Amino acid sequence: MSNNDELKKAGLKVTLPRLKILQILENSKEHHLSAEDIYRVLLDSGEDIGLATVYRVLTQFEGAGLVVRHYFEGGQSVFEIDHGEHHDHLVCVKCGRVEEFIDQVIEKRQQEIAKQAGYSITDHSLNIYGICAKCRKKS
Amino acid sequence: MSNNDELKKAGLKVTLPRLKILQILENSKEHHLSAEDIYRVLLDSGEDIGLATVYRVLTQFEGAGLVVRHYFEGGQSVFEIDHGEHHDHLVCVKCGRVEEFIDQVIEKRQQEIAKQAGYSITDHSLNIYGICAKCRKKS
DNA sequence: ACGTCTTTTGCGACCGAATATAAAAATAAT
DNA sequence: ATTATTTTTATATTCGGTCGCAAAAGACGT
Repeated sequence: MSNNDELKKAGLKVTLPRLKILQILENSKEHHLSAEDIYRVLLDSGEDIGLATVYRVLTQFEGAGLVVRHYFEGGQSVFEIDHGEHHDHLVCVKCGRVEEFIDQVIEKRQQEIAKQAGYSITDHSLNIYGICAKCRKKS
Repeated sequence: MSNNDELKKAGLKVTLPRLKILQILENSKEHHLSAEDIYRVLLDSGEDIGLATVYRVLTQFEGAGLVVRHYFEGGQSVFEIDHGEHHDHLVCVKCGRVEEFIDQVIEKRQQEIAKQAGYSITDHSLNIYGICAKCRKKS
């Protein structure tokens, strides 16, 4: 499916900023980008798109389920394409590298814990912060 | 141990703002307070302490291990007295209520996952967001 | 208790992330 | 193509949090 159709299906009009941003999210080597990251890429590639637009579009994408937003420690939110499967994150506090993982044991325990406490889950986030192998070697 | 000694042990001079803030954190019914929450309590009880001081003190407390800081979704950080035992959180997205829990199975899995990925853990946070029983009944 | 020296405070200015607003531009419907 | 509607832009503003600095408070030797 083309990005064009992707947007239409999500009930969003096809506009240049939206296409560009979707494209960046899809093609970026790094899967987790902040709004400012995306903004910089746009500027670098000659597009003249405002930061406010980037934020607005990302929020729309989030609402439409195209994108997932993560609130990591220390400042900005980070966005990634929603491929459907939920996952958790390992974040390197030195270099900012992000790795994804999923663990069925943990997922199941979370369900049980919420149920037991009488909560109906809307969301959950597990982030492990640490120093990755590469960064540890350097220092 | 008195709050007075608590501060000294942490290597912090005993000053009125620090004592007051520690006291608020200890006596508050709600265990998780934002800097602004604390600031408001101070103002309400007639103390004339600046917001910047509250932030500074909380950051010092965090450094001294007296207090733990949590970055929940949607805005402000939240602080609570560090009783030594790490725990995770259940957060009600409707009323803001926070409950603590700890699950050894999950803790252990996290260690294993980080190890396997070559990370040395500095921190980790698991937050389950949902709607608590009370809020669900209301709506 | 006194003056001295160091630390801490309070205040306002400032910063980065994110949002609101109003005018201009692009898109869709006819 | 023309019009109506949505979207983008640019700018100002909010919000959480930090910084710099002069003034105040605490610690300490005498």
